[in-house]
Amino acid sequence: MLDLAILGLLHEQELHGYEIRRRLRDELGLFANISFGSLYPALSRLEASGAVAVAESTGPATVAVPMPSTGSISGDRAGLRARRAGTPRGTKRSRKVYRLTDQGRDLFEQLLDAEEPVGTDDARSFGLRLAFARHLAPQARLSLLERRRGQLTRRLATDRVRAAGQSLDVYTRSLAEHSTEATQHDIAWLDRLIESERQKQAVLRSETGGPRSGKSMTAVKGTNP
Amino acid sequence: MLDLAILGLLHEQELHGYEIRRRLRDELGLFANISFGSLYPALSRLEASGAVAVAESTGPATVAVPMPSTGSISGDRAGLRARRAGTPRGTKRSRKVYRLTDQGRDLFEQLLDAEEPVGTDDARSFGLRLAFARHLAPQARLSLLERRRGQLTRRLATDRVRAAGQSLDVYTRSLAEHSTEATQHDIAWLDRLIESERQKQAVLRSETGGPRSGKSMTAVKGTNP
DNA sequence: CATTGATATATCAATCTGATATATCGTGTC
DNA sequence: GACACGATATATCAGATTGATATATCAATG
Repeated sequence: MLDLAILGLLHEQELHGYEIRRRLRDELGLFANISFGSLYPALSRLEASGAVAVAESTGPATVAVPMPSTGSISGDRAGLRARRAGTPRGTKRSRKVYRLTDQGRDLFEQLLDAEEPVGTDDARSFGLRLAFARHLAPQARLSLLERRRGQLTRRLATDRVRAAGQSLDVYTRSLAEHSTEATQHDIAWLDRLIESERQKQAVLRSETGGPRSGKSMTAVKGTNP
Repeated sequence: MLDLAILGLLHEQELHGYEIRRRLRDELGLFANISFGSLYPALSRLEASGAVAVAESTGPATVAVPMPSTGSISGDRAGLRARRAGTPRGTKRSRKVYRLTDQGRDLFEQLLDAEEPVGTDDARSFGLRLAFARHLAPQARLSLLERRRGQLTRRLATDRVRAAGQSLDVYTRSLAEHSTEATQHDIAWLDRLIESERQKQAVLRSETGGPRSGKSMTAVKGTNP
């Protein structure tokens, strides 16, 4: 799951580990505080599998990559030299900037498009996929939304059973009721997204395949900046 | 965190591993599908540390099986077997029923009352504590709710910054907006809980400490069954 | 110029997940 | 009767994640 997040961010531009963490936290809002003990090994794995590659560690074009062996502790010397040599931007300690390879691009699409196993009911997994939904084909995007809706509907059923339980104290009951409401709210949101997607696809079809009778009952709320 | 959940469930009655998992899933709704690879080692740890003890798995005649009348849909299979056959002990794989020790009771209170470190913004941790909030002193209960409210308020601020970001596509923006709404909804819920708690404590004070001017502006919504 | 805080990478033990193995028992089904 | 199947029940493993800690650079503060 973290792999997908990393590949997705690198899809846009080259990034180093620390910056990936920052974006995950500040921009995506997923993985509120992903651990470095998780991030760096993930990057190493992806590098070993050929999905990402180290792209020129921030230096002026003169400095070569320190050494093939990952004894990067001695690499900061090169970073220092690079900075003194007049690098315009604030080059910190020698960064390892990663870029996506063609193989990584394939892996990204494969991971993004894959249906998570049925038992999975993870808001994170969906949120991550939605954040990269623009890279999905319209049909796959719709499938993602509908799959998630199914998950939530199933959860709503069990939530209601739980909230109807008799042996609950005030707090547990309130928790169950609130959970039910939150799930309903999520479903309503998804319904808006799904409707919006259907509208978009109807427009696309009518543009490419000739005018068809599109029953547009609701205004499309989402606006593209 | 799982330790707290286990201890909390055992606080009520003796349980075996499989049943603990079922209750976590079906009754509490937390740990949607806690892994056995997590649960059983946790039970072993707790047993090793003396917080729980094995209470006669398939005891000969005196079977300490939970009452089948109290909503225990399944849970008397072994007991049935034991009663019917008289069970020559040892040959069959049987349940390991755990009970809370005095030491475990102390640990439970300690874990439940402990403030989680400031960086923690975990809905699960709060949900778990709320589910066992009836074991907390009124003041500690109020602290828990207010601490959580603080967490959510802080999150709301970052959520809003994120939603105001300019470089977001439709999907990421929708995600950010929905996240903001969900957090607001959570805060409103907490406010109702907090108000309800304050009412309760005011009533308690007026009952024990003589009649005081209780300005009851809002009706207490939560009702105890 | 010493100290703090942000940037940046790395590693470790403890723990969690998802998968798999093993075994018993009740139920349906042919 | 046999025989598959699903639920109950415990256990273990590889791989991934967390939270902590270590190391180092750099900017700002006093």
